[in-house]
Amino acid sequence: MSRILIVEDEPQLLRALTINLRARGYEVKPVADGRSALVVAGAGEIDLIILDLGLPDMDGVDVVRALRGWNNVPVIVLSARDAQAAKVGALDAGADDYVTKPFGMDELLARIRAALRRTDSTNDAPIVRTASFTVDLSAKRAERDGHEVRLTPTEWHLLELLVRNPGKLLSQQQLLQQVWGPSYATETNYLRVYMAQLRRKLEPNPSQPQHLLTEPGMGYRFAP
Amino acid sequence: MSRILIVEDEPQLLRALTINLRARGYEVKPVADGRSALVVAGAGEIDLIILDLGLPDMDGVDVVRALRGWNNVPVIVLSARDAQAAKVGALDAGADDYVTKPFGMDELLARIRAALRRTDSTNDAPIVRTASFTVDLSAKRAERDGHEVRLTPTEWHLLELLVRNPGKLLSQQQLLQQVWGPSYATETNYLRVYMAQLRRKLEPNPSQPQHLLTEPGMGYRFAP
DNA sequence: CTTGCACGTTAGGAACCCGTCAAGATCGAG
DNA sequence: CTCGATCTTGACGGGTTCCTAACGTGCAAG
Repeated sequence: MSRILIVEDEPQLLRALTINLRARGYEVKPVADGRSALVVAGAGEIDLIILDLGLPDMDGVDVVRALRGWNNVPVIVLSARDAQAAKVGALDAGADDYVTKPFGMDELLARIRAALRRTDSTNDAPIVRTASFTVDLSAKRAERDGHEVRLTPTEWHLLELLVRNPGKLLSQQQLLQQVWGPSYATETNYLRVYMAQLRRKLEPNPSQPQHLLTEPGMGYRFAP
Repeated sequence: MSRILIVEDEPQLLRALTINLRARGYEVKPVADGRSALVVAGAGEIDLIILDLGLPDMDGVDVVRALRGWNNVPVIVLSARDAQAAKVGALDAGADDYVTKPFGMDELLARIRAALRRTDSTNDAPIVRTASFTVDLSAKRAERDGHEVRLTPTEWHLLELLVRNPGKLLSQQQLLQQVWGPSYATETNYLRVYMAQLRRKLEPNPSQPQHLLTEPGMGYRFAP
C-alpha cells in the first residue's frame, strides 16, 4: 500500500488524519513542521505528501518549491478558507491539488486516490506521438517527419511540461515558474518567444498550430 | 439515517418540524437559540442544519459564520419573506440553501434530500457532466455536443465557481467578489452579461436555461 | 394601466494579450 | 580570445477580451 507523509502542525488534526488514513490501509508518516517534512521526504520511500500551508517554521509554498527541486511526488495542500493567495502560490510551485479547511474526510480520501492514480498512469508513457511529431521523454529526443529535431534545453523543458500533461491547460505562471524559476512568473514574453520556436520546429504550419495551442488569457495546452 | 439539527425560536414551528422530520426517519435535535445550536453542532454527529435567521439571541448570519470556522456541514436557512438582506448575508457567509417562510413541508424535505445527497456524492470527479455539456475542471475544458467550447478567463472563472458547488445557490455578491474582487460586489451588471454568455455557449436553448439557473433577487445556481 | 425593479441582450471602444521579429547579452567550446 | 549557440529584451501590429451603457422584457405592486 502507498506511503503518505502528513505535514500538519495542529496536533489534533494530525492525529485524526493519521488514524483515518492508517485505517484505510495507508502507511503514514506524521510530522509537524516543514523541516522534518523535507528530511523525511529526502529519505525517499514516499508516494504522496499532504501538506498544511500554515506551518510554524516555514512557508508551505517554500516547502513545495524545495520538494520540486529534486522530487515529483504528488503534493496535496491543506489551506484555510481565506488563504486563497497561498493556495494559488502552492499550486504554482508545483502542488498537485488542494483541499480547503474545513474539509470532509471523504473528500480528502478521494483526492488522495486521484493523486495516486495519476502518478501511476503518467509514469509509463514516455513516448508521445502526434500526427506531425514524436517526443521520447526518456531519451530526450524529438522527431518530425522521421528526422530528429534539435531542441535547446529551455525549449525541451517547456515541451516536456506540456507533453507530460496532454490535454491539460497549463497556466502561464505554472509554465514560467517551472521552466525559469519562481521569480519569473510575470515574464510572459519568454513564453511567447519559446512557444513560437517550438511551433516553428515541430508544427507543420506554425501560424496555425494543431498541437501546441494557445488559450488566450489562460495559458497553453498540448493536444495529442 | 441522517441527523438534523433544527434551530427555530417559534415553539410551534419547531415542534411541527421535529415531528415531521422524525416521521420521515430522520434523527432530529431541536434547539431554540443560536448558542445552543453552536454547542450541539460542536459536539459533532450532525449531518445537516436547518437554521431560522430570526433568533432571539444571535444574528443568524453570525451563527453560519461561526459554524463555517470549523465545520462544513450543509446549512439550510429559513427566513421571513421580507428578510431579503439577511438571507443574502447568510448565503455569503456560507449557507447552502434557503427556504422562505411560509413554506411547504414538501419543499423543505426536497431541499434536505438535495443537501444530503450533495455531501454524500464523493466529490472526486473533476469532470462534471450534464445533459447538454461537460466541464473538465482539471484540464480546464468545456464541451458541448462533442465539440470543445472556448471560454474566456472570466467566463471560466464564473463557470468553475458554479460547477464546483452543484445545486448550491451562490449569491450575486459571492460570485462578484470571487471573480472580480471584493470591490465589485455591486456590479450586478457584469454577472448578467457573463451569465448570458455562458448560457449562449453551453445551453441548448439559452433563453430557457436548464443548468445555469437564475434565482431572482438572490443569485445563481448550477443544476447538474 | 402605470410604475418600478430585476434580469436579459446587444454593441462598440478601451485595454490587454499574443505572435513575430531582430538586436544585444551571455555562455561555453575550442 | 573568438566564434557560435542560446537566452534575454524591447517594440510593433493584429486580434481577443473586458468593461460599460443603453435598451428590451417580464413580473409584481400600487
